[in-house]
Amino acid sequence: MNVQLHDCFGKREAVLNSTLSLVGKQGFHGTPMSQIAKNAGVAAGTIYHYFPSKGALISELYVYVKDQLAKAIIKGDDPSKSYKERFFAVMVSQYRFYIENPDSMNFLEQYVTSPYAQEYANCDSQLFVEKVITFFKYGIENAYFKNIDPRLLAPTIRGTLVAAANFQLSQHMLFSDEDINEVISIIWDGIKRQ
Amino acid sequence: MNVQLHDCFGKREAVLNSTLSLVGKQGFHGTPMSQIAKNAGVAAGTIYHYFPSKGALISELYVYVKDQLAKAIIKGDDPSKSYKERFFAVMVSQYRFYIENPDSMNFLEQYVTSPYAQEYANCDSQLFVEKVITFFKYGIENAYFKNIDPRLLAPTIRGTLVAAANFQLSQHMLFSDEDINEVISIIWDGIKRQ
DNA sequence: TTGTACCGAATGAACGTTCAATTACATGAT
DNA sequence: ATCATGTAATTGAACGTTCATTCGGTACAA
Repeated sequence: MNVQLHDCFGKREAVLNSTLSLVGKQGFHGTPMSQIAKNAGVAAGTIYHYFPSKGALISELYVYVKDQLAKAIIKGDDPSKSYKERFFAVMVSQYRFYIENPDSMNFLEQYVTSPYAQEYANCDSQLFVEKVITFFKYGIENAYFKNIDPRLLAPTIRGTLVAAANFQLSQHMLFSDEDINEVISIIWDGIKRQ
Repeated sequence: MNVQLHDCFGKREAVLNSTLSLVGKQGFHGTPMSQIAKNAGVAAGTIYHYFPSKGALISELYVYVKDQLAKAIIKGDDPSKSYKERFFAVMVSQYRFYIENPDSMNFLEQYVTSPYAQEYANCDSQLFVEKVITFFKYGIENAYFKNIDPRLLAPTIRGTLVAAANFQLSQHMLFSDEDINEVISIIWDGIKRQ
């Protein structure tokens, strides 16, 4: 009896995580299926037992990663606090997620700028849309923010956080809580109703 | 005698522009050299007369596009105006460039999030660094901006402008000058010294 | 026996790159 | 003007490799 079979994460998740770590470093097309398989400890054919094609694997991974991001964001949210405090907490959670999961960040960044994003445009994490987008919509409707289309708000925020996280990671430096707050202030000061 | 030969731009630029328009839509690896050649009206082998490899072609294109962006930005700058006015003018120029050259925007976005960017990290447009980066450094040193590392400032600004340009392009809508000013205000309010 | 999970060699298409051959053109001699 | 010569530009078929995907087979559980 093979121990691998009792791996509590299963081969499906092994493939997803293998893809995430390789694509994050090498890009979609720099990452062959054979390498994904080897890195996951499965045979090439096994991938096709779980995913119909490479494209489908990538777009399923997108939802998978976005789900994890949504969970990380929600975990830090306390609805009893003020909206501004909640906003800062949500941003800190997102920033932390990027720092702790640079492969996830790189993957998401590559995905949204790639042709995959258009091809599978209707696929997104339900959790993310329901919880996170709703949170920002609330901020707009209740006049905490300038009157910006939320579809514009989301990539703007992501852009700044990703820029900061990339900067921290590439410089191998540690941002203090104060530094992180300063970055989030850039976002907040930019979008809050003046 | 072939009329093509008298194309005042020459085949080298034809290859660059062909690559730009195809990679902007299909991504690096979705764009084979054969297609670049056909689209440029040259033979496959001709590309290798001007560029040693596909990777070198891509990274030369990056400098080429960044140069054009720098020129577009500089053209709208009037050093006799106030710094805030200059900042808004520079941002409007950059925004207009993205709207008028969506392929260039898509290409730049893909490039910075791709492994090419690391491989050819030392290559950038001299014009861009000298003129544009210098302009922002001046803003920081003279306390118009919060005290942010310029390496953090540049991607933050780009992120917001690209998000807005993408939004306008994908919705096939026209932003009024007022709308554009509002987007730039998000940036300005975020980074200006309060 | 039937079905599910898994394997990995085989397949065929697609790709980046090369190269021998051809053309275009500038230069200088006649 | 005409021709000879050398160099640069251009071609596209051919090459070798790599890749996503397929498929016949094994192992085990129900």
